Amino acid sequence: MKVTMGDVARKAGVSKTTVSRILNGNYSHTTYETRKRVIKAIEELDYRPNALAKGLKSAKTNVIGMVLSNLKNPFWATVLEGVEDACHNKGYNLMICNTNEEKEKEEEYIKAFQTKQVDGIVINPTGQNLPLYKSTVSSIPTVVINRRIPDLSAHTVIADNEKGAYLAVRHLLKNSRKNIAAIAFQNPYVSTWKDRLKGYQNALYEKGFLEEAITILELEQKSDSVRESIIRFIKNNANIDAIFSTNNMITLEIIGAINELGLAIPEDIAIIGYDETIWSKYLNPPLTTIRQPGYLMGRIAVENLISAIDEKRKLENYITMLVPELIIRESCGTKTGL
Amino acid sequence: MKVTMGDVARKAGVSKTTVSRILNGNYSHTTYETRKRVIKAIEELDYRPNALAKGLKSAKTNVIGMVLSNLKNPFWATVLEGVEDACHNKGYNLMICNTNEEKEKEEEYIKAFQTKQVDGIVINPTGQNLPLYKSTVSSIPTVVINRRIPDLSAHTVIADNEKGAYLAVRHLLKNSRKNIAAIAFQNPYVSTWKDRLKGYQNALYEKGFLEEAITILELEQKSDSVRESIIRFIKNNANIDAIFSTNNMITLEIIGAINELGLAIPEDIAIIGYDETIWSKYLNPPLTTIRQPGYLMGRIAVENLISAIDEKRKLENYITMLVPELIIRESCGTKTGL
DNA sequence: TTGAAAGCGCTAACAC
DNA sequence: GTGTTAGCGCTTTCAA
Repeated sequence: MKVTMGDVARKAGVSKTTVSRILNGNYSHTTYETRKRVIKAIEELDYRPNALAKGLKSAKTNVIGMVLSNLKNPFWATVLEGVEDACHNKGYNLMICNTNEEKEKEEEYIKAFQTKQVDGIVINPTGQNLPLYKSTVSSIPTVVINRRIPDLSAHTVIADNEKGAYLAVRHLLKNSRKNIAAIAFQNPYVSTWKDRLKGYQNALYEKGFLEEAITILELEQKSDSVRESIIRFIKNNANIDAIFSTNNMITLEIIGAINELGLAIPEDIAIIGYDETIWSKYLNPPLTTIRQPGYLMGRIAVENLISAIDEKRKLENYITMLVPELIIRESCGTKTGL
Repeated sequence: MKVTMGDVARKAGVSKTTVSRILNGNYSHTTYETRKRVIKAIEELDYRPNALAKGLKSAKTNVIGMVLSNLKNPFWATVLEGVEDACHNKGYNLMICNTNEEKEKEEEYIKAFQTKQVDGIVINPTGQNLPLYKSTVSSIPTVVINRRIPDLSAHTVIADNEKGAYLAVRHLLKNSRKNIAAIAFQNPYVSTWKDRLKGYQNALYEKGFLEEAITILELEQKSDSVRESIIRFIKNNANIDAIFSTNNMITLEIIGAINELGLAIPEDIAIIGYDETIWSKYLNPPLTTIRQPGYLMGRIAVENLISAIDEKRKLENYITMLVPELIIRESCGTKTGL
């Protein structure tokens, strides 16, 4: 039925050892002649090595596991592309899973990855499994991505959210906006939105605004009354002339809300989005955004991970901060703001 | 170092067999007392079974491999979600790869999946590896997704592209459009866009249009002059009053082109998009589209696949056609078209 | 330069 | 009910 290394060896008239050596490029101990014979046998039998057996014996699978939290957000498709490309370039395969921000699922998945003997893990953590993160990081090469986990020592690759938000709000200020609100999905376990709100505040304070100027709407991610909340928020803060959106899903709802209210962008309210997307420039008006280097984030995370694995060294405990970028279009008024 | 089944057995004072049985829910041959002892030992040692060893022995890995062709298109994120959910529900893990429509990559990936002993494969084929598809389908449970491959007998799950296009064009006709063009990414190996163009023609012929009415622009996917081609096309066919876009990436470019030309949607040119996306309803004007059930496509494909695997039966050779749906918004004129 | 043999961690006859 | 034992397909030490 299945052709194994033994079959190849028999056909080529050599031992399994020799086949194994040739398969693994261990040419130093092998004659050109036998090499040729073995390769011919492999081709004729269309032999495919069994990675399970190899992995079992060598304690190496060449697969990386990635735990994602939200496949719906196109940002993750970009990250995933970077991850996949990097895996491919390094000769690794990729296993993925989607926690959907659920603690139990995340736990289940991490354990499954360990069971499956993945060589390394890339994780966008829900933030809800600190003890498990700790034991994982210490037992298997792991890089944390996109979110900082307090009290966890781990190799981490994130974007500079504080900086990105600062860039965004400064742009709004340069465009003479005086009453800038911020809207975020609230999630107690996650650092990104908090960092972005911090950047928002930094920019305001720097320009001499006082605490009263801070106007923040925190939304429940799972709520289905996002639109209404935003509308109410805008009505209750009638002096708002700009909104800093911390998330690309929220941005769409904000635009919807502003349209529903019959207000004009940017004349009545300027809006700046977090996360550049493929559709940003086709919105009306074209959306000014902060671009995060998602592809790069995925690629760097995996490259660092695999280097460590291949070189059998531990991942250093530091944070790589990728820099976000302001993309100016028309949703904040003048194009010459910066 | 690593704790194995032997360690658990020793700690619980039983044999590996007993541990194995309990681990696999084979309770019939086991006493409540020993069961308790074993489970305690497992927990105390934080034992994780080695899936490689299990898989090697039992010739079953509980992993599904998915080969995608384009992570950039958000449609695939949706499909992937369905695939991932279904895998999780059935207790399988998921490996993914991205061919980027490249023949060589696809070949490499399929072979890697076989090497890794995946239990089944879900594939959106590039269409360029027919012999390999045939041998794959016959040697490992496989379901083809989204594209029909001529001359390949395989369990296939697709959306009814002809029907979707027909729905789209009929909607345009009901809205009194007389000169309807279609724009597609041309790809000789792929069925989807051809089926959609067929539906486009069907709708026109049905209403008595003649061959001269068929106005099609075929674009190169990899080209970076998409926008200019569209603009030229519209200029050269000045009487066009509606465009049927067969792809969500093209749709954005069409909108850009129309804006650049200073024309109005839908007054000058109506436009209908293929593939509903999260942003469709936020475009200006909100985009009328054909929605494909991507999540369902992924879920059904995996459910059928895993049922066959679990029940050890062959996948039947038939096509499941999912029905697309017209979503009426404002880019084709009146809301009451249908 | 090549091969024999042990063993990776698990499962499943078969025996008790 | 529980244990003994023989592999699954590969890698690798050691000997020839």
